[in-house]
Amino acid sequence: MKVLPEKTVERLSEYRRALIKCLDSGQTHIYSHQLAKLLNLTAVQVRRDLMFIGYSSLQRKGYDIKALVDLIVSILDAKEGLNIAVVGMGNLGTAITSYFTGKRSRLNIVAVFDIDQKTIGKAFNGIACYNISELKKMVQEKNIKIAILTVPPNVATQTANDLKEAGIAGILNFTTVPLHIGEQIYVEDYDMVTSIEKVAYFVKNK
Amino acid sequence: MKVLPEKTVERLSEYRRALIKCLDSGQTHIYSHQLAKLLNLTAVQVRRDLMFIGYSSLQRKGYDIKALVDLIVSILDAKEGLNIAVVGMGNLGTAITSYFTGKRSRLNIVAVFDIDQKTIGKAFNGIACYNISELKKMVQEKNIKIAILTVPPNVATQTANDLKEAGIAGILNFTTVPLHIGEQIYVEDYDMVTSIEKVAYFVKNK
DNA sequence: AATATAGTGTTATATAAATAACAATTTGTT
DNA sequence: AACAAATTGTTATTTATATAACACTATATT
Ligand SMILES: NC(=O)c1ccc[n+]([C@@H]2O[C@H](COP(=O)([O-])OP(=O)(O)OC[C@H]3O[C@@H](n4cnc5c(N)ncnc54)[C@H](O)[C@@H]3O)[C@@H](O)[C@H]2O)c1
Ligand SMILES: NC(=O)c1ccc[n+]([C@@H]2O[C@H](COP(=O)([O-])OP(=O)(O)OC[C@H]3O[C@@H](n4cnc5c(N)ncnc54)[C@H](O)[C@@H]3O)[C@@H](O)[C@H]2O)c1
Repeated sequence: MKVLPEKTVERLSEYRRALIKCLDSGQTHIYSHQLAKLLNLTAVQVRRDLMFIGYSSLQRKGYDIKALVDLIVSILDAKEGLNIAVVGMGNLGTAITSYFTGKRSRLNIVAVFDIDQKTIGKAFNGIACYNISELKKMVQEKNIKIAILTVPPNVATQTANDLKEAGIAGILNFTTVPLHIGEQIYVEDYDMVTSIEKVAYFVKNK
Repeated sequence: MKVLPEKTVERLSEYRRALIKCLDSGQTHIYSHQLAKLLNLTAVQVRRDLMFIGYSSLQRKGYDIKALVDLIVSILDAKEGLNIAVVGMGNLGTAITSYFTGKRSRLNIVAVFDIDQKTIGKAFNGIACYNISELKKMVQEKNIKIAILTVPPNVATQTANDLKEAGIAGILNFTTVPLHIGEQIYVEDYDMVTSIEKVAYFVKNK
């Protein structure tokens, strides 16, 4: 299958979560307009996304939720699962780690890193915190593919380079520092300051 | 001025931050291609954004940083500043509150809310935590316009309705629950699970 | 069995956003 | 003064994304 549009990938993730909820409540089939309503979308948008992934119901009984979830799983998840590290165990890194662990999922946080001696060696929800100097070694040892970057801004660039050097393939960057790191690594930035300033702007102008 | 494209608003926020850094280091002028490089953009993109906000240099000495920052400030910030509340002082709410306070900015967190008696009454970086039952009263009293929503998923919908009822104009929603709340309120969703799943997908497929 | 209805998959169109193209203007150089 | 180089503002084009239009089919209804 061709690589999917970004926005479709995002919605697939949301579809899956919503569909699993439906499954849990005993529902077995769902119409496009029902799924759309759950996520504040239009039915056309849903059908178009499902077209992209080649899912088809054929009966007019709606989509088979179980089958659709399985298909989305096969598209989004890597077969063997993907190992993740959180780098920088301050307020945000800790919050994220505690949120993601315990969720059954093919995305596993398997190590966290810091530079502070008071933090190194501690366990976060059962996950060991390593010295950042051991990054490369641990990335290879534990086959870590993705990093969540939550270090202070002044070390963000250096740390990103270290991640690249260590063989990381994707970064979710929470620092407000733009990373100049080349094309090989997939970087997704989330800038909370920008987010809130955007809300402020549209609140002001609507 | 007409309302700006979303993406331009986002970049303006990023321009401002980068430009302030430049100012702090003594730089007074900047070329479009320099600013672009700082943020991994193209020079054209920068010039186009500046066109939207009607900024013009005319000399070929680059843009006057100070003047440009002032213009962006006048566009993004409300004159009197905008008051913000964080609702749900768990791991994430606490991290966000501690991050945003102490920053000089026209966006001020002026109150935080929770339902847990152990949390209510505490101060978070000097900001009092109120009982969620006092939401409406405090929103009006402190003229709060924006809420950052970090409550557990199961109460997200109800809390969003309460925020609407209380007169909030914009919500930055960190829960993974889609809010069906109508057009009057500007809602910006950030879904961390989707973000990481997206990184995973593109790592897998590139 | 004919007809209507509701839901689907797909093609066509519209909107949003990014990129490219280019004329105009300042500065520097000969 | 004439020219070249660099940088800008704006219009034109391309690409990405969302919306609309519509033909098709399973089911239900008469
Ligand atoms: N907390 C938020 O809500 C928030 C919001 C927006 C942006 N951010 C950004 O996210 C990042 C983290 O924010 P935070 O509030 O958790 O900060 P924090 O200061 O609480 O945490 C940073 C952590 O990184 C560790 N660290 C420092 N240098 C390191 C290195 N070289 N290698 C590994 N670890 C190192 C520190 O010891 C600390 O534990 C910052 O860049 C911040 O700008 C945070
Ligand atoms: N922590 C993360 O990194 C992360 C990541 C993705 C999504 N989220 C979402 O963000 C939200 C907060 O996450 P968290 O990890 O901080 O959770 P948390 O459980 O640590 O915090 C939730 C807080 O909300 C409070 N609360 C409960 N009901 C309330 C109510 N009715 N009114 C006001 N406050 C109430 C609780 O007392 C608690 O302090 C959740 O919806 C979660 O799904 C968090």
